[in-house]
Amino acid sequence: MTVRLADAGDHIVLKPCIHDYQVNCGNCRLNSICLPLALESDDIEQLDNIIQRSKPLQKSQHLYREGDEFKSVFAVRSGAMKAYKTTDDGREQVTGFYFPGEILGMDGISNNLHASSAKALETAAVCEIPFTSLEKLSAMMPTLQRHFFQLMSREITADQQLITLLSKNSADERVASLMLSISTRNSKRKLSATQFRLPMSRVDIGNYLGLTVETVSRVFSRMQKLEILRVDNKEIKILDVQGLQKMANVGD
Amino acid sequence: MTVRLADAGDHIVLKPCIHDYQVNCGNCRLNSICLPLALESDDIEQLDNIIQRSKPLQKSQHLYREGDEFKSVFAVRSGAMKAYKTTDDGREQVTGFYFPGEILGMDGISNNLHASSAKALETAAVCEIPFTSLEKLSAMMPTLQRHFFQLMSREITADQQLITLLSKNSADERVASLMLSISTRNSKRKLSATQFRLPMSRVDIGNYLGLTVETVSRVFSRMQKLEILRVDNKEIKILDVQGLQKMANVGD
DNA sequence: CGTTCCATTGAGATGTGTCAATTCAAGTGG
DNA sequence: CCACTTGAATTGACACATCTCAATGGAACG
Repeated sequence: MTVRLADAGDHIVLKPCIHDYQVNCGNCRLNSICLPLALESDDIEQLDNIIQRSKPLQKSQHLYREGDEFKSVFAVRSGAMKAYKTTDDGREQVTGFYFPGEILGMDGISNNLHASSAKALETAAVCEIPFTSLEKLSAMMPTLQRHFFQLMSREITADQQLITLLSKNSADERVASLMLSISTRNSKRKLSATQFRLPMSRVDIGNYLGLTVETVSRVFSRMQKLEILRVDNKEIKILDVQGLQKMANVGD
Repeated sequence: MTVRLADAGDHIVLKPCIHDYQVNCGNCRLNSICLPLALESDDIEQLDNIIQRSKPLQKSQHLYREGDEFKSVFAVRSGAMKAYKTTDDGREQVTGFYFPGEILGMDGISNNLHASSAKALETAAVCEIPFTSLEKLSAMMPTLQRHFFQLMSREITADQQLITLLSKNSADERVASLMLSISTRNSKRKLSATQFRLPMSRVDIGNYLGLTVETVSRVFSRMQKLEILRVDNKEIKILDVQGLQKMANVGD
């Protein structure tokens, strides 16, 4: 088991964070999203014991890379992450954006290798959940096992949603859907559903949605002209939720 | 627990099959794909006890429908299935094809409702694996728990592969990739990697790949003209594997 | 205050969708 | 056995949404 050294200054070793003494799953304000378990406080403590927190990642630092040995899944604590795969001809495909409370890295379980890379879109803190510990704990705690099955299943349905979006929907519909998705996820975290700052670039949005930057930009312009939303660079304000839903053309 | 009645002759009740007395996981020739477990024979027996087999589904019969209560996942024993979602405006999106040895239905775990529908593409037999039993058994058998996590993770990576395909690749590349995928999966089942019969229609292929029927048809014609494969309706013969890989433009 | 990166906007090119006609295969009933 | 029907697949002509290429504008940062 070798220790991985910093790789071109851009792949970090997670070190324990010595500041956040009080942070634990019991008092984390995200635990209703991350691990909405009807856990006995005793159980929470056990879960808490296996979770490792570390100092934050800087923007564009990698949490893991495609092909890395899979050891843990991660929960976003603050900031935002993107997951992406690199195709054989060197292009990227963004497979997901992850906001506080959301879990990433589950695609690595099948081969014990990470199937995608994960990168911080802005300064971000994560909780590392070592998978072997999680497995052992799951075998002992039925609710945790169930919960983790559900998390993975949710990742599957989210991917299928994206598949449908890419396969069937126009550029307008895709961008509108993403805005609605971010809005919904924001409100789950008790943040504004109508006003937020996009942590990702237009390139990332286009890449995720199977569009070019130019098209994304044009869609935003169109939406602005229709007074559906106000765009100021990464700052988004939804002016007409119904109009946005209509544009997305999905009941989601 | 109500018994579901046949629904317009097209939704069946799975009844125990009284013919295949000898069929069990231990002697199933697919068990290297379906459940490649280093299980003690005792363990296999336990698993076998929870699995229910039933009489085959006829072509176009549903195994489950989007919104149905989720109770089980299913392993294809023979034939082929497709999974699909219906969008809000009534269109279909095929999310996957499933061949013998492959597992479907895992997207229902997150909400206890099936997130997609599953339909037989041809006469097909399945093994039903009740999920609560599977959960209990998993908690007792670490290898089974691990295996099921891996199965779900594999479903995630497969979906991500499709996302990339839809987002980045041309019609030629998409169809070529699908042909290669089927070829690979066939050879895992010790069937011919170069000659097979497609169980799905052109419509299904197009739908799955985000293309119209006409485009799929044109791609097949093009491939035939380039002598990459020979197409006779649903009968496919791959003449030039390398050419096909080159056309797919993926190292998969 | 330049440099660099990111975002916007325009004009033209192109791959795939749309519409329509034709062929082919499979099944049905006289 | 032959019409007849029905659904699937193929092929062609044209339209259009999005991509590509190129220029410009604006924000962030040293």
